[in-house]
Amino acid sequence: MEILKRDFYERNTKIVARELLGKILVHRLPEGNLTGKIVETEAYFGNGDPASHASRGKTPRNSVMFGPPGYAYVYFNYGMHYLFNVVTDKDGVPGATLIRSLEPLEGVNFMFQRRGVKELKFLTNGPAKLTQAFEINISHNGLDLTGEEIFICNDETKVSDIVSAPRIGISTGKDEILRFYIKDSQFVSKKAVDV
DNA sequence: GTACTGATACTCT
DNA sequence: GAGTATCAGTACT
Repeated sequence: MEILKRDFYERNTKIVARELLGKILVHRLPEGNLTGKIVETEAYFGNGDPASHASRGKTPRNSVMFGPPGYAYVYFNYGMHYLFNVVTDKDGVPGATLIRSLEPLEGVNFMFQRRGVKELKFLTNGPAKLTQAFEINISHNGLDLTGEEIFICNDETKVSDIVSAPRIGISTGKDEILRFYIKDSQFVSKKAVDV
């Protein structure tokens, strides 16, 4: 396994979102490592993407999206949930990939403890769930993902079928196909209706 | 099995 | 002061 370098992230958001599928997210904690395979992502741009926080220009909240790639953009919303994004594209170009769901690998017991659910498939099958399970919060906003604490690794296993679908949970900009997930995974938050 | 609703606090207008 | 890239629980079919 190899940690993804900055140049992986420094590409078009849509490409990065698609290629992040099957990669391994790692969070190092004193209690042990938490790891999970990325099975669902969504791409968010800046200009021309009404659903993106960056569409209305740069603000203190979303400034990370405008910065260099390979950093964490953690955003708090709905009064109780954190969402974990990976900043993509070049420095100065707004873009981020929302990690929507993971397949838990290491540290499952810790995640059960954090989440208080009984079934494995409910641990991380949603963007706010995985941040809770992985102990990610606003203090990780702007963290370097090529560093030591939180990072993403390449995995040898091949990704099977990748499905593209409209994004979820937003009120505008639904028409574009910017969500990607692994077809066979049990951990995808919501699958598209049959085409 | 699906559908609806309330909880909650932070950010931008 | 309104809106939000959500979740979990309840009430139905």
